[in-house]
Amino acid sequence: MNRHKRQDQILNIALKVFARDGYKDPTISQLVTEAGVSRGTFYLYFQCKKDILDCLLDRFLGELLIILSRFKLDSLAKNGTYDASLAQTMAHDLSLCLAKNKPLAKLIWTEATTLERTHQEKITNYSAQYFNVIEHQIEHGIQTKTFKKVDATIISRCFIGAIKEITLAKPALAHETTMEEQMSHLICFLLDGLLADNRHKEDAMAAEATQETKQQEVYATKQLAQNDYC
Amino acid sequence: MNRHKRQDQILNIALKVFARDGYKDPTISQLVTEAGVSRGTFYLYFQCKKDILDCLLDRFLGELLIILSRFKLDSLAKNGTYDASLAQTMAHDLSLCLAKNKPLAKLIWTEATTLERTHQEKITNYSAQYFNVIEHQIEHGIQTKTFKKVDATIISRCFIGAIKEITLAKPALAHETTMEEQMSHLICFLLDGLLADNRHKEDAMAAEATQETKQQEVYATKQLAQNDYC
Amino acid sequence: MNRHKRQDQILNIALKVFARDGYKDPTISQLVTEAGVSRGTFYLYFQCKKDILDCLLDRFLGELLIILSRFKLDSLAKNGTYDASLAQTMAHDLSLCLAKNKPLAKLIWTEATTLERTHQEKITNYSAQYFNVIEHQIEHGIQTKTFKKVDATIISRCFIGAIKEITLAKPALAHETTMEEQMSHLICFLLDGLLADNRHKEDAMAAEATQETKQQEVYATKQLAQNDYC
Amino acid sequence: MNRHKRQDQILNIALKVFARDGYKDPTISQLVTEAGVSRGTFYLYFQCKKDILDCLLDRFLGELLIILSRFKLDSLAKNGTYDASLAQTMAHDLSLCLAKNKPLAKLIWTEATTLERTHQEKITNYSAQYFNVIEHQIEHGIQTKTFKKVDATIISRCFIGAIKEITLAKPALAHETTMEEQMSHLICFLLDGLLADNRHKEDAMAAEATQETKQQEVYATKQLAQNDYC
DNA sequence: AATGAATGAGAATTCATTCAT
DNA sequence: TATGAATGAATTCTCATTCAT
Repeated sequence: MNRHKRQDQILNIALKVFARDGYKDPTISQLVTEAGVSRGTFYLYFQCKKDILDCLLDRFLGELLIILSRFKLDSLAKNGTYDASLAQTMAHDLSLCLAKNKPLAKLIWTEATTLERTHQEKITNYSAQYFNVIEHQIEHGIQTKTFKKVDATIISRCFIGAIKEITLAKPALAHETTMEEQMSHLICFLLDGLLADNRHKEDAMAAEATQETKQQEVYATKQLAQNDYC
Repeated sequence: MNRHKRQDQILNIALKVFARDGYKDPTISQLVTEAGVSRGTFYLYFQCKKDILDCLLDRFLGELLIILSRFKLDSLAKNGTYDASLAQTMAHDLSLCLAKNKPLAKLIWTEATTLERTHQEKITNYSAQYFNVIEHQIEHGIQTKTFKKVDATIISRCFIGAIKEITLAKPALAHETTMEEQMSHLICFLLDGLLADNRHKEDAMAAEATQETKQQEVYATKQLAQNDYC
Repeated sequence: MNRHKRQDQILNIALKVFARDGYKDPTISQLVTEAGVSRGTFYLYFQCKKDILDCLLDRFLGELLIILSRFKLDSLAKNGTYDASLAQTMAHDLSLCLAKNKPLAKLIWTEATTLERTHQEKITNYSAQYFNVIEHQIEHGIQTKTFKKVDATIISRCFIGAIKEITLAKPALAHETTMEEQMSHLICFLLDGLLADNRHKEDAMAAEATQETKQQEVYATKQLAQNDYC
Repeated sequence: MNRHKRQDQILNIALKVFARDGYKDPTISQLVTEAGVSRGTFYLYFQCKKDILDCLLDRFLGELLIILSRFKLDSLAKNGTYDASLAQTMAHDLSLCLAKNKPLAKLIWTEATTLERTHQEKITNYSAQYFNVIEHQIEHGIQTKTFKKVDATIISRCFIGAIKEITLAKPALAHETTMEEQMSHLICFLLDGLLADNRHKEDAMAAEATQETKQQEVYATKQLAQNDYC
């Protein structure tokens, strides 16, 4: 078996095991037993345990960033409404990526602080980019008057936080909504919230003076810094 | 030093250490070194490491449930708008509780899967209640036509997910928004999103027929099951 | 409470606990809890754990030696038979002592090697005396032609070993023989065995020549050394 | 070194150490130090300390049972005498087994109560069989009038107790009797005791009436229950 | 390339004993 | 006298990693 295939074999088993038992608990012993190779062989392909997770993370985090970068929340909305079919495409891509990598996503989001420092840094760096991507799109929407005035930092966190929560939710057996449908619903709801004020601009002229003031008062908060908890 | 004070001393140090290094990694040795007592002393007050976290969890999880139960998102909104000062009170209580217990919150939300089964169950039980509380409030708002028709399960997750994300965000030094302000902004944004359609009911009569249909099409998804990932 | 009474109180509880759980396992903690005194108090009356057992051993081992010294196996037998009522008295005394101290006896005989060196030496010294006492009585019986020619060392071990075995036997519920009856039976059996040949001396004259030769051949073994396994 | 040899190496060292210092006291550390392997290596071959003793016990207890089962005390004796050479064969087998396993025998008989429950049960089960084997042989001898009427339970204990005592005796340097010779002497003495009355049946006809009555009076005790102290 | 025996640092936990009150 | 909080040495067991074959 050539070097690359052997490495992949171990990697896939490791993902399966990490998904099932988390990253910290499984021992190298279990890993190699399930992979059907010897301890020694493992160390021929990986320097140490954290090496494996490193490989797996690289696979997933990059993919997710690409999808989020394609979001274009701002150009998705025009004249007080938004392109529902485009929103659904986004939901589709996102769900696909997250469903495929759910074990890893779960591992990253619920075991974050127990990982090695290098893993944490990798995750943190990507996370920062996710937030930035969403944040910039919202900010741009605000500048083009597509979106109402909100704190883009906070609302970007709301987006990401909601996506995480939906992804991690363990569906009960009786439940028949697909993750894609859920994502679609979520994105539409949030987009709708971003648009709201603009949608009825013309008939809301009078009200706006007081309304927007209150809004600004309530919403306007200063720039949020990079979150780096994971 | 009497029994109670010593126990508290160890408990507080443990919280500090867990907050900094997570729950899994720190050893009893580190814990007691920081607390300035001997290893033996630790075992006079706690049966094992998990005992400490048990104590800390009990302190926090109940408090958070009480605050969320007081939310009354539905009765907060009336006639297409909402009571901003009441929203701010909520944001205040929530931030207070979360800010005070931030280390623990972080631990629970980013180390969930590595904790002992008993901890996980405790957290899971509380989490389910958090979702239910919010979900029921949204559902009630929908029934009373205060809120537009959304999938309460999904949007409750959005609420909780966003709150988690805001809580976990590590503020950079340059950032000067308080967590309270951020929570307030978030709650207003989400409430606004929930109200949106009703707000302009009278002038949107005509549009509504098509609009609401679309909304239902996009949003209406089946009941989401209890999430129990943590 | 005066010094002596307090010491006795602890001693009696300790015996109860040792009897139930052995000597090694029970901790000072359990001991003082059951005795209803504090850890500190314990150390006012005993230097350490082994001190207690030392006291208990002194009580028992001496008593047993006195009883065995009174045995007079040799003078008990005369003219080819033995004084059954005297044998029964012996059995009575022995049973009384052993029954009273059964927990301690059990502890000594089934936990001997796990005790401290000082305990072991104490027990060994007494054991040696037990053997000597019996051995000398048998030897004297042989010299006075009361007993047949046997290896006194070996047969003394047989006596002691049998007594131990009977003492340690855990009586089942259905069993109704008292330890005294058992001891009596045992002593009579062994005495009978020691007498046997002499009993029928006159009518066995002819047979004896060959018989005794065989006996000597088979039985006669050299002096057994002190056994000191406990 | 291959798996089996290494395991044997540790096992043999453990037996040596247990023989010298008992089972409870020696730590895994001492064990592995004497075996010249690391602590970790120990745990490659045994799950825990008790595993070793388990292995050793299995080796010994079964062997001893086989030897005792071969005893046939009853058929060994005929017409008021017994087959001395056969008795010597028994003594030989028994001594061989006990001498070889003396350390283990000592451990079992003087540390019984401090062993793990599983060990105790194993030993108890075998012990019960030892007693039964001897008891049945004696009972059969009584039924065939080969032996006089004794309480087979008590006398079986006497046999076993005596054998234990002989085995455990630590020979002093000056002593030159082999364990085999001692066992032989013991067995002959006890057999002789069991036969006694029958041997001179013909010339003791008259005396027998009173004699046997006394005997029954003195000896006859009710059935002894299984002893299970070890 | 592959193996798996060996390692040993490091973790949790126990408990006899001390000592300030 | 009496207390009981505090100690820390000692023990068992785990597991990532190495290395001779």
